[in-house]
Amino acid sequence: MKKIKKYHQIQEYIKKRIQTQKYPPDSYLPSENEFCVQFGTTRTTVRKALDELLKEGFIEKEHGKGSKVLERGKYLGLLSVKGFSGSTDYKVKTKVTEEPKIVEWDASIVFPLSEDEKNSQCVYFQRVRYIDDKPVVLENNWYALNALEPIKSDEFVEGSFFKTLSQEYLIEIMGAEQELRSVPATKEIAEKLGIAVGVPILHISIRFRTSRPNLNLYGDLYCNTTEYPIRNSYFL
Amino acid sequence: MKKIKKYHQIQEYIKKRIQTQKYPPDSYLPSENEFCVQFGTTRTTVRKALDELLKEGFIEKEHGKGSKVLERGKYLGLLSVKGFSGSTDYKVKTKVTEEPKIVEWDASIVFPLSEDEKNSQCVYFQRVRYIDDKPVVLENNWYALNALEPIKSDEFVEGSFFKTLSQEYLIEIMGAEQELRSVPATKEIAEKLGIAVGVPILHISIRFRTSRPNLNLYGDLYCNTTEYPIRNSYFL
DNA sequence: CAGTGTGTGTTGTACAGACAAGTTATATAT
DNA sequence: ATATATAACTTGTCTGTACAACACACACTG
Repeated sequence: MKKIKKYHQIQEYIKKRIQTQKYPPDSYLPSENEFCVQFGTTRTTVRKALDELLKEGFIEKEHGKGSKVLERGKYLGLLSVKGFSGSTDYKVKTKVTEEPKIVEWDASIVFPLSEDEKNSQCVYFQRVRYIDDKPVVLENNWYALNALEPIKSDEFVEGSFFKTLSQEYLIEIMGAEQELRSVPATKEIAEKLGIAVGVPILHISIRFRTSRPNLNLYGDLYCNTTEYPIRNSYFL
Repeated sequence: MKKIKKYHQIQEYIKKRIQTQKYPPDSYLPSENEFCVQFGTTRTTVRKALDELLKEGFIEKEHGKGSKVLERGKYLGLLSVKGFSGSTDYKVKTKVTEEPKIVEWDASIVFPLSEDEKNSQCVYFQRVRYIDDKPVVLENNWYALNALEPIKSDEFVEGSFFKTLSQEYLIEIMGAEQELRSVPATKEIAEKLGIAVGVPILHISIRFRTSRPNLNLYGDLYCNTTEYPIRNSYFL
């Protein structure tokens, strides 16, 4: 029997409504006092819930106005191509070059797999990201089949895998580890990115931790940074 | 006339004592109730102060035990060479190859300078970082002279520039922006890192934001990632 | 018409108190 | 001597209240 915390209930309630777009991005949440009435509690508790959502990056607070829903992912400190995600500077497209399919784990994954993962098969898919119609990033993705079913690429919400996880499965990214290397382009990479063999390529290996236990997302990215550098920022 | 917030006073008081090692790493802070007595306030206010320090990464809380002082920097999400900072996996050394000196701003800085910075000269120094006695990272650093005096490298606390800023000047890193590129080694880089010209190098341009207004630290890092990849992790 | 208050609603800070829950050392019982 | 209970102390959750600071719309005033 676990103790249920009131602020946590409120937090999860609001989070779910944000994830399912009942509280859409850029809209304002009901006021703290309204939540007090709705949940029969005091502002202290409601504020604690909102504070957690603030830390998780779901909302931002504006003194005297209210709590505004944020598009998530922007403030995650994720590596992103300069001008990526939401910006209108560049025209970004994503093409799935290998449909999600069930395979064995790839030896190229640099992170140690858990026992659960090793005992499972894995789902793999490959994408190429284009900026201004030029291929810039080649991306391999894996995750354990026993933690999440295969998702067909035509089911991706707005073409995005992460948005699908959040909105359809209520799975959020909790953090990540990355390894970065500078490597010469192999023949396969050179072909898919339309460059010469040997050109310096930024190789990023990522493990995303998610809010679903046992579900890690593994990524292997090959970025042509000659025209578009990779950006990353984070703040306390 | 600005309003002074009680929790902010307490927060700054504790922060200062952590920075100056009056509360050393791994020790426990006085209990919340002791702070209440000391500052003539209630736990609500003290907890608010501790909460801020928690968010800033100065302390961690342990239910039933107390608040423990953390070594800062570890959980900042900074890019670091695999095994860097505190780990004993590798023997890491830093050599200052160019003593801090006053120069004009370098054109290679990719971030736009503020007016204050443009109107100031800048302090420049160069370091090379070694792992197992092999040069791995070449690092150029700049900051505006009118925001911080030049610091001689032999005054660095434990050889670290950031530790010096924190402990001697009470300046903390508040965040950073980075741009990553994969580039071929130029002649200068190849010489200083003891590699061949043309080898793929990870080029990282960083702007650190600090707690001191107008003070940004600019860095230009050239990393040989063939043996030691760069690591980065962050969590919510 | 432009500028100024003013009222209402919002979030921010702070007070005072109560009990729950985790940690640790000490005293007690076996 | 070894468990076990207890007490003291810690942080965590929650209630209830009050006022300050900020945003904004609206009426008022010049």
